[in-house]
Amino acid sequence: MGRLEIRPEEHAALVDGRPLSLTVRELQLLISLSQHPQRIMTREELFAEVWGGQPRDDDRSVDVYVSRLRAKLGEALPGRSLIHTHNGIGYRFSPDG
Amino acid sequence: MGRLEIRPEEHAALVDGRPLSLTVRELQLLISLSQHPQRIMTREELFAEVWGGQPRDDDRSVDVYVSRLRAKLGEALPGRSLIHTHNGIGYRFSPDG
DNA sequence: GCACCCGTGAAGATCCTGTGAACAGCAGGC
DNA sequence: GCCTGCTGTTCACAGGATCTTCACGGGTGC
Repeated sequence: MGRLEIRPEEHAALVDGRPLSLTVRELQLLISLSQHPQRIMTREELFAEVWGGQPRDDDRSVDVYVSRLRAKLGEALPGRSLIHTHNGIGYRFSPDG
Repeated sequence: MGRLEIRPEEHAALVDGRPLSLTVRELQLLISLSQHPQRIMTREELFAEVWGGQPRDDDRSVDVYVSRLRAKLGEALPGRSLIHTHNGIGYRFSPDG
């Protein structure tokens, strides 16, 4: 119960077997984050993995997509916060909330 | 158990594998201190490494951040005092409490 | 006791993040 | 072609977190 499963090869993320309806970018971001659990990833790293290249100085894409991801994950897994903010650095994915 | 690990490249300080939630400055200071274990570092040295440049004559930033660091380390590692004050000089980091 | 030094709470300034909204591009259906 | 719905990108503002500085009280050494 309350279990998140990510299957990059199938372009799918499942919660209790039911697929989340994520957009391509959202899924890419979730995959990137989840492939480095407990590791703090900078915006630059995430941007490079999801968008490719490096972000503009004032780019907020990563933040916007983290926000959207959290919204969808929060709906499917209420009470758990999987993505943690590290102020001034980036984000960290923690499988166990 | 009770083991502190510092990974500058990952912007992280871990206690028993779990990341401490340090701010950027706190982490920088901890890194600076820990990179010279058992060595007494003056406020000027620490300030130069963390803030860059040299402090005003009456600057207390280093003290304030040492205090905050101690508070967070003390929470994660009760009973151990890793940062020692050397009166009139500065601070010293001692990995083994 | 005195002079100096240090620990630390608090306040304001500053910086960073969360997120709604606007807009553009694209694909499909008619 | 035109409309519709979805996605991606960017902007803007509000709220939150951090940084800096001050100020007071306690500590230290003479």
